[in-house]
Amino acid sequence: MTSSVAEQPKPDRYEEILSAAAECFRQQGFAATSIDTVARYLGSTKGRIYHYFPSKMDLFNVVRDRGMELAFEGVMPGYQAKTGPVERLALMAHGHVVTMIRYHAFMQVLLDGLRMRRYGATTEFQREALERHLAQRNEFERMFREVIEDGMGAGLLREGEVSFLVQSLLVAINGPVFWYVAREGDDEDKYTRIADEVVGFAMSGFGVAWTPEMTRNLKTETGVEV
Amino acid sequence: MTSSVAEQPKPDRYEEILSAAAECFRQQGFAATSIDTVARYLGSTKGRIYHYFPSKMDLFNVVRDRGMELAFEGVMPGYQAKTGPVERLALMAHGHVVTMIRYHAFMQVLLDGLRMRRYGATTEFQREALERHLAQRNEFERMFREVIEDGMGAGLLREGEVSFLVQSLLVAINGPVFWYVAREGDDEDKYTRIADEVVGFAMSGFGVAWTPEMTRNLKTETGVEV
DNA sequence: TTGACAACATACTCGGTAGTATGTTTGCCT
DNA sequence: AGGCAAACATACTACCGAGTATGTTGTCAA
Repeated sequence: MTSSVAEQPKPDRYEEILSAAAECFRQQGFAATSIDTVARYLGSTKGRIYHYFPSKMDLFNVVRDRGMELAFEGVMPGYQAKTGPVERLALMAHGHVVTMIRYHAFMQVLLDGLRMRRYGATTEFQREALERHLAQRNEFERMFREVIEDGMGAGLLREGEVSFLVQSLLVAINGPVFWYVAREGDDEDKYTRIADEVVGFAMSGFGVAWTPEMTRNLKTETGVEV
Repeated sequence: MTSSVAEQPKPDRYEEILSAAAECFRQQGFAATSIDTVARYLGSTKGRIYHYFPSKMDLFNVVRDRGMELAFEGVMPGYQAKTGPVERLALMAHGHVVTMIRYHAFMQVLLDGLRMRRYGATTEFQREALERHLAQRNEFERMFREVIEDGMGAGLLREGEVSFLVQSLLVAINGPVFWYVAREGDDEDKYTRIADEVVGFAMSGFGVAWTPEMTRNLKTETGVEV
């Protein structure tokens, strides 16, 4: 290693740019955001950004990739928990809502990007990235669908047209991305309380009465950390 | 009147352009859609569009205005129905879902536009339009909140943090705009079935078991047409 | 001390786009 | 028949923004 102080003045430009881009894309959308916009946000010029990212599209894709990673990290603990389908569903939903709020910018950009499917992706590279994201989105949906079908099969969840119910659940737990606005003093505790409320609504939508305490107990039992 | 055939070749260019714009804005978003794009979609040139609309922003605003009108039309019958809060809520939700699917393009553009609040609206005209839309959105939310609070006060709806519950309900019934994709042969009947399912989920989220038949009966009783 | 390279900033190119200015056609009125 | 205006199309301008080419500075290694 070079020196102990050498690690301090290295603010990881790459991550810095990534976060700035996520915030700009979130505020104005992909098309309306110029590279210069992101540069201004950083207090720098285009040179810096193009030094780390080959193109605007590439930068966008990396933001979305990061968003996808975070989304999966949010639901995985619940998905892999060794309990019943109802409990797993609640844990997955709760983890997802917290993720949506905590990584607000990345998640909003991610959802925005998924709606770009109709956008005529010109180059084959773009198309490849698009296909990959859609495949991951489908896998994400599949995980929820699987747990929900398990629950219905066991008679624990309200019956209904599964495809529509899955979508309704997903938009509900994606919801905070659309309506949550960061307030001064909002901390992880606040995130949890919002998640409790949203999960309560979503689980109730499946005919299950679910309380915040049940989430809390489950987390200590199964060792799932937020 | 001039002649009987004279009404045939007057396809109401204004409405034609409006629908085309809604569809283009929906597919690519406001920023990524050029006036030439809309013109190509119409099989014409910019000349036509600028003959009817002074600017791109104005065209966008008219699309959003129309979307707002349709949204209010969708929920008003339920809101004004002379029944209990639970029934009114169900009718409002049902009407809204059907509206979201039926006027898919307009509604998606509307929701997109509402997220542009952070976008630095340059001219005072734009800002005025923006404020107007936000006010209408708030009024829309208020109507739902009012009915929900009525229902909770009467002990008919599950208790909870109202603000979060309202938002959760709204994203759920807005949901189809995000996940519904038009299929060959989808008709009003299909719309109704989707709405039944979504409303079932949403009402269940408030702890109310709600069936499609209840919606059907209510509509004949109160004379609410779809 | 002198390359050499990372890490940018600056200056430029070039295609796309909003908006405008100016034809051109087609009824319609008189 | 001739004028006029609606309803466009065409041609043009001015600017913005993605990407590139080139300049500048600091740092480290030999």
